[in-house]
Amino acid sequence: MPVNSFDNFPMSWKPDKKELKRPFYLSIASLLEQEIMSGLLAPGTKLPPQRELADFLDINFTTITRAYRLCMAKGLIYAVTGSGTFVSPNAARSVTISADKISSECIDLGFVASFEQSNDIVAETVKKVIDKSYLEMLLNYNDPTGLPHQKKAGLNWMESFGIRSDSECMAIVSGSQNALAIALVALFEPGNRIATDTYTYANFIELAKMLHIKLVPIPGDQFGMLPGELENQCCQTDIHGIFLMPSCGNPTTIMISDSRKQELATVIRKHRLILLEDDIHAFLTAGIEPDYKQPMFELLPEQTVYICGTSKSICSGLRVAYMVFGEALRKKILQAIFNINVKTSSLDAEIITELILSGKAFEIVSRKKQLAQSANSVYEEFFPQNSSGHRLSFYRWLPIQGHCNAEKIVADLEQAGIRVFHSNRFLSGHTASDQYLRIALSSTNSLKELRGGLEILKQYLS
Amino acid sequence: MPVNSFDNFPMSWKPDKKELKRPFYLSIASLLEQEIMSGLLAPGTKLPPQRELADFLDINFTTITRAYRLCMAKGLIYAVTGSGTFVSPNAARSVTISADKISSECIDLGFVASFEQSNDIVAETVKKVIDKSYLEMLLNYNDPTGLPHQKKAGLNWMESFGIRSDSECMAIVSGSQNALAIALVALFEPGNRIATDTYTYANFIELAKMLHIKLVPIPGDQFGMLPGELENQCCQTDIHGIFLMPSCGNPTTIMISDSRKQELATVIRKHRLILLEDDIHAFLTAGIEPDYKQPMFELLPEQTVYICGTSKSICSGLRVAYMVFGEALRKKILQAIFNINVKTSSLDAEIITELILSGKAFEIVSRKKQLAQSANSVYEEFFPQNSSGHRLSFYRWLPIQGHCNAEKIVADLEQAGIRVFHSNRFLSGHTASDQYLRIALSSTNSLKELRGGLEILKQYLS
DNA sequence: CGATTTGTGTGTATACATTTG
DNA sequence: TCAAATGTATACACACAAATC
Repeated sequence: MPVNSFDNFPMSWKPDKKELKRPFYLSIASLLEQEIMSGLLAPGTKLPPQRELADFLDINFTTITRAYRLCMAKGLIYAVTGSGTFVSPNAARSVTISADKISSECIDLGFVASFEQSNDIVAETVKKVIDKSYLEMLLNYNDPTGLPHQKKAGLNWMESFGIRSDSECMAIVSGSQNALAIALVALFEPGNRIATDTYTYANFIELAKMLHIKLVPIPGDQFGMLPGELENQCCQTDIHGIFLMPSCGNPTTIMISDSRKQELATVIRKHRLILLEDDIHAFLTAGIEPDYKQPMFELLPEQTVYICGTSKSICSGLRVAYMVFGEALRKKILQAIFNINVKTSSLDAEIITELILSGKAFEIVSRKKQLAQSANSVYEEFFPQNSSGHRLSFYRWLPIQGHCNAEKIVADLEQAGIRVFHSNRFLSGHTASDQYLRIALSSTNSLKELRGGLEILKQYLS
Repeated sequence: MPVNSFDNFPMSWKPDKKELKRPFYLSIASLLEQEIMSGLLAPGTKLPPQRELADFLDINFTTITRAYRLCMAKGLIYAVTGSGTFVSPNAARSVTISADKISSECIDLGFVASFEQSNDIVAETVKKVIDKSYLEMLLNYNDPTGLPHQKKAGLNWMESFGIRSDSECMAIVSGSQNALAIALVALFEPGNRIATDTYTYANFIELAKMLHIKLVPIPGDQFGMLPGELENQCCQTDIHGIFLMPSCGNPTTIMISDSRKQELATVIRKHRLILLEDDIHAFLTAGIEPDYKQPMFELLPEQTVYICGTSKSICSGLRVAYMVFGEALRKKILQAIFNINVKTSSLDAEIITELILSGKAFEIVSRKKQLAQSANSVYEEFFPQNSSGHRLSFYRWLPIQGHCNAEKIVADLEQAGIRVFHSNRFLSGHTASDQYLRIALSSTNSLKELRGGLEILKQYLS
């Protein structure tokens, strides 16, 4: 993080006193916004302390607090008590990851797709579904949270991951991301705080930012988030929720150990946090990893929203995820589902249902696991030292050293023909000591292409 | 609206001084919340003025302002400068309308479905789509805003309503409601204000409430919202956007006249409002109503989000809507789409596309129009006096008199065997002088059932 | 129509918490 | 370990705006 070298020198930003109109705080905020958006104030720049700027402008310092707060709400700046106020690293740009606009020239090791090679099985099943006698029943407004047999199939599917619930406390929604959006809108207010891993799912970061929900990064180790650190933060500030991907963290590939789950659950219970458990990788972990016992939902059923998307495990194009939640959260979540989606396509849900009931879903999962295994083996040919982390993950987390500028690394690699994402993109806070790259293994059309991409990467890093 | 009769008497709410802990404003807010949620303070009750309560508690009155503001943000109370602060009519309950949980004993004249009788045509087309050679292309993460040919078909569809745009400035999303959620999250901040008709789409009211966006009701006449009133409100407070359904307002069935559109556009342009144009009823109006010229998007292409859902016109179960927007809004909207949906099911979009390209969509529309015409004729047999309003609307707006209690009317009618919605449910503000019922004509399985429902209604009202 | 009531917006004073050195 | 630097939270004073009578 670039630190302003004029620390005790003339202030890094001196707004023109003449430009200052009443109300002061609005005027100051918009001057600052212009300055940042135009690039005159670079990311990482330390802004003048509130009292200093106030002295300079000859107003009360809490008026500056207010101006800064406005810019903070827009994500332009961030503040650390004791240290100062800084321009955000991502002030001008956004870090959302989507499959849109990938230059076809590039090998994509950035966006994590889902080994789409198994979609022929899905295509077959689609044909079966449309031959059903009740096809027309799938085309109306009814059953906004899913048809009863679809919900039952979903519960059935999740039972193999250790989930026990009933149709009343679950809903079918349009994908994991959609489920997260629903949960955030339903259960949190602007200004609320949610604890996350230091490195977390980039789209969750963006979603929270859009909804003005603050993320509080909590340090972790190889077994996941540290309960002590979570406890500390909960005591220090008012934290309302926590976001975890216990089966395989994105981007770190960390699986939370069972004993760690227990410890975290204790803290979460004590502070009555709402747990958002994104278990999109359950299919790679439950029944496979020896230490796996159960999802955290089973430890905290009353205060958890369990989200089980089928995009990675079954089919990415059919937008289906299951949400399971405690009775106490039910009303608000259903409300939010009606307000954001009205309903999820019954046709998509029916295809997923048929895949599950016919056993084809397991076939797909097993094929994807094989593909993942092969891809991971290839990866390990190139980067053998990186032994920790999930063995079947669709992506890997590669520590890099010596290269200081994140933007440059990514741009260089794109020039060289591969797309990857730098760890900065996954930072929920502002501290970045180490550097990593997230390497997607599931988006190339063949192992050969993957090999080609990794070759380029290895060459660049050496 | 019930007015507290103790106006100049002991205050309607006297919090216990001993219960007051620091921080005062939080303590006061939570006491008030408990009181309201437990029903001890009834909806409509006037709360003590800020100064009076402050005197009583012996603290500064702006601390009361803050406590009240917190409850206001939660929708528990509302305030009118000069008049006082009141408990919200809907403090405890929500007004979202969905197809969930309709007692099968009841004839549904509440939820507006879409004459689902035409879904056999859709079912046929589904079969055609799955025989396509490129079915597998519909099952992956690609093209999150729609495949190029799907977007082209959408533009083609909207051209008949008068929309001219290009693929870059449009996106396929998961239904109109989803489009509204995306637009609100993308383009507005918590605390922003949006102008709406006095009576407006109930789910939009809820959505705005959930996102802490304030609605400002603007009076209208038979030709739509009054430009002068809009102008007034814009000058008085800081308004950021406006929500309109020009082709056929929900619930009022008002079609905004072309000259009114021009006048409103002038005000909207002057104050740089973002226009959210929900044109779900375009298919009932464009090319049919003699006065119809064009959507408002064409008058204000740079500052409008045009939303064209296919749920009412083509098929309700396939969750597809088109969003068209100005270049300036593009980046933020795409961002929000990725964050809320990732993508919309390409399969659903493909079916809608095929329906449009094959001409079946027009067939469906024409069938739905016939059904709407028949249903409206039946309605007019029962309620002939109600001549104004859209001739083909899927619902009607029935003025009622003499019956004072909204909850009772609705409960009575449910008892009698029909579900309807009272105008209070559609109030964007708090003023309710007249009373209406919205009567859905499109949700019964037959005209006979509709007739049965209207019979019950007429009997009750006479 | 002008005084009064009542809510809103803006700037300020003060106590406090966290980080850094 | 403590003091200085720095941001945060809370309460207050005052000018203003809108509605009411």
